[in-house]
Amino acid sequence: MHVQTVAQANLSRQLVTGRGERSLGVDALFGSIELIGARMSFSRNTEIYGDEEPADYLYKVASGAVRICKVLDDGRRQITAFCLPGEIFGFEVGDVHRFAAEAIIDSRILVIKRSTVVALAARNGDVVRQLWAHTARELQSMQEHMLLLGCLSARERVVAFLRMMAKRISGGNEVELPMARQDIADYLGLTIETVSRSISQLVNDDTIGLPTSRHIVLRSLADFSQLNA
Amino acid sequence: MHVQTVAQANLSRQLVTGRGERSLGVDALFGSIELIGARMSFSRNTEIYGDEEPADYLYKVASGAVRICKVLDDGRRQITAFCLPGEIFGFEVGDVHRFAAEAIIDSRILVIKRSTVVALAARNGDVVRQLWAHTARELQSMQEHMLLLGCLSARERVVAFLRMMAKRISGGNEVELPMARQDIADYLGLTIETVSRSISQLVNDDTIGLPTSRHIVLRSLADFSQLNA
DNA sequence: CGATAATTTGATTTTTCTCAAGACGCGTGG
DNA sequence: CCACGCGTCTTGAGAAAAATCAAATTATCG
Repeated sequence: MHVQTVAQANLSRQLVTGRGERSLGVDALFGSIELIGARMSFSRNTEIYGDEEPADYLYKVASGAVRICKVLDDGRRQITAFCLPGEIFGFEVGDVHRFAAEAIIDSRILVIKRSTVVALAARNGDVVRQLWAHTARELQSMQEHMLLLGCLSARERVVAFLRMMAKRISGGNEVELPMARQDIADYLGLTIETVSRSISQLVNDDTIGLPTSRHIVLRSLADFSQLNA
Repeated sequence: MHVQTVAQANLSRQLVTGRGERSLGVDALFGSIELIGARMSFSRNTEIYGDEEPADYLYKVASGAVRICKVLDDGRRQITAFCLPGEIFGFEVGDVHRFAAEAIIDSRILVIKRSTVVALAARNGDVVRQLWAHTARELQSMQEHMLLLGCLSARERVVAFLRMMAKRISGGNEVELPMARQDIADYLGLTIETVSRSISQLVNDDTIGLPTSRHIVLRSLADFSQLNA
């Protein structure tokens, strides 16, 4: 797992914020990052920000995919979330990132200064409410994830994961996964081998099809556990 | 695990809210629930609210302890949080509870109407900010918990848990745990036997002392993993 | 085409779960 | 005061799940 240093990414952080802070209405923040944010590109496996770094920006995925993760001293890694196009990440209530963000594949990311958001929030209650609602949605998905990590077997986790990704990426029952098996493993609290074996087993069961290793076709929806909401 | 029905609890929900909504300053909400909330008692293993129930109230633990949990169809249970005296729970951004809350031991709970909070928030930006900050803290502790569930061995989980409880309950290295082994197991994503064995092993290692089964004395702080922040 | 990374598969070990039984603690009623 | 019952906790033995170690296969990219 080669994650390049943050240095070169920071180099290109020539942010253009400062304009557009004046008149943002109800859809204030999140719909408007496109307008006021700087566009940045991150190639595969580069760090967008690191754990413990100051949280000076708010990010939105324009294209690509991002993992939010933390690595323990001994190398064990937990991925707490995947961020897909249209999704926001990197906003902390404190001023330091508690997890790192890395591009899974080449990604275009919109970046807006945290100070802009804070200033906006100070004057506009709707912005605060939107930020809060966003935090609440994150909380909910963390709770779902905890259910998965605490209660489900390996096979159940993989099924829940594939189903979730299909829903989020394509809305149907066919997906092209952007992430590697290792990422899936670290998201599900399993090893890469266990993930691979679970997938193989699902293919044998004809629960899923696997035209290529990243392309999943969900076959028997019946086989899907309760984490489906 | 006998959790009594919510019916009898609801019976006594003669809430007295409606007053006190006028003039709440910066410390608006959370410091003032004592003043405007109704006091209720819940005995051991009674439900405070159920999963999927309308979220009409906000709660604060006056004394006792509460578990926030969800039970899957097949009986597997995940406890996502323990709430101790002084802590707030039960506030959802949507209008339905996504988890249940149950008293672990006899508890006194302060209850305030959600509508009161919402009305307050509509007029007072600080209240929104406080609610948001609270949600953000919850999010953070869920993320910590996910790290635990996804990365740590049984022994490490138990150690992290005991350390956390000692810190939260007594601040020192001696605690009287309010919850049973089964609750600990469901919080840590382990079985009761594995929790018990891990604790026995810690006692043998002299990492902890165990005067009684609920009374924990932390001995070798060195043995504590990185989830210590 | 060859090198490198990603994925799969196999054999084995370790961890955790499961099933079962015993020990302990505690309140109640004799 | 003691015996009993009940819930909780601990311990043991065996089974199952997942991890680990190792290697083979398949994809990807210059």
